Amino acid sequence: MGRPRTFSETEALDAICASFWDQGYCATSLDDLTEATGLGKGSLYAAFGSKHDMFVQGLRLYCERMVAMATSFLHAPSGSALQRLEKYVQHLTREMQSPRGCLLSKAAAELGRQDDEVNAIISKTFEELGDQLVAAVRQAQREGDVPARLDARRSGLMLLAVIRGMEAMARGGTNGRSLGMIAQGALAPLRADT
Amino acid sequence: MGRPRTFSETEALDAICASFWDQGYCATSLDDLTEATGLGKGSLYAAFGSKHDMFVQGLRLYCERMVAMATSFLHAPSGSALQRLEKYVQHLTREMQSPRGCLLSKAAAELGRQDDEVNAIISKTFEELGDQLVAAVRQAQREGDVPARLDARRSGLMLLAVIRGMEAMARGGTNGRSLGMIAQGALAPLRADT
DNA sequence: CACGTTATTGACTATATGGTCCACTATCCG
DNA sequence: CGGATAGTGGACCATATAGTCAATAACGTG
Repeated sequence: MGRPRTFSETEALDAICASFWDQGYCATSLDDLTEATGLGKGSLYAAFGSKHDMFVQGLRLYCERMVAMATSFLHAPSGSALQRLEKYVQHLTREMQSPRGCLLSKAAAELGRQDDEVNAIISKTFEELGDQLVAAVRQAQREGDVPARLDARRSGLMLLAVIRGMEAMARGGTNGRSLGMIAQGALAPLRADT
Repeated sequence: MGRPRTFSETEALDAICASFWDQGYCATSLDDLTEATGLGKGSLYAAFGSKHDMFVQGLRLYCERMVAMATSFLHAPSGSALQRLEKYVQHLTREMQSPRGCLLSKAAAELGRQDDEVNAIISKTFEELGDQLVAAVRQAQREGDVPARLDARRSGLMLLAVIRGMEAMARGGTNGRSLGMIAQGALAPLRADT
């Protein structure tokens, strides 16, 4: 009943997400968002609520995709768990060198600790990513590729920290070679001896 | 000649830096800065230039202190190089759990890649911190506490990545225990076997 | 003391901002 | 077809913003 939407909500959210991703929360104005989506302010507000709501929904979408990407790599049908882990880290290393960086990190830096809603999303995403990495390490241990004496939780969380740290360094201008070296340094203890 | 300053430039810059640190660049208004410093807009502009200039100068101050802190830990007169490294990591782990987080990370997230001036500061700081860590690992190798087969550069850069990653995770709500675990995971390969 | 010089202050400006509102429009259903 | 319902877009609003400026105040010097 009534007039139907003339736009796809997900497409609009994509555009919103991209704007925040490029410029950050505060630096993105409503006019930027109307331009990016091609919608009027009224439509935006009717569909998504306030600017803050738009950000939260965009961030949520982004984080869901991020976690889904981790799953798709770490649960891929081919290769050993260790190989999948390596592929995943390689992929992230490549991706984080794009000028956009990672919206999750940017959101955490700009609004973390100050905004409960944003904080909840970030915290949940970190947890999910961490869990997946820990599970991958554990699986690789079962497959005998990673020494059993390593604490899987410790190794998995450390991998997450290295990945997030590489992202931060990439945004600071650290070159691809150094990033690759760091990735190797993080994976080396897993492959090592025995 | 002429009327002298009624305020200390460094003190004012400290207050400016603290404001940006708490709220980020964009979210800090000039009124926030006048309130934080107790100065009028005219005085601020006369002393520091534009809002952007104030940020750059505040960030520069912050980064210099950050590097100086690294030096003071890593070149402390007592203990072995490895012990100093451990103390330094411990200290950072504690510090990053404060609600403020780290201005360097925040600046990198909010303005990195978009702002040449800011980028230069960030990039230089990362480089200096990395160099210090690499040198510390190397020294620990010379002292026989870290296996010589490890690539010092790789290990040092990885330490930097872990530290930056822990900071990002701390801002996302990761608890102190997990952070400690990560720190241990990063240091373990250094202490290890032989 | 008086002058030149510099610092300080806050009123002022032009603009940009997030958000609201409403006239208008397109669709569905009876 | 016609009314009820929901979507659209842009004019509009109050406010906040970065930045300017001129009047005033405090110093050193001759």
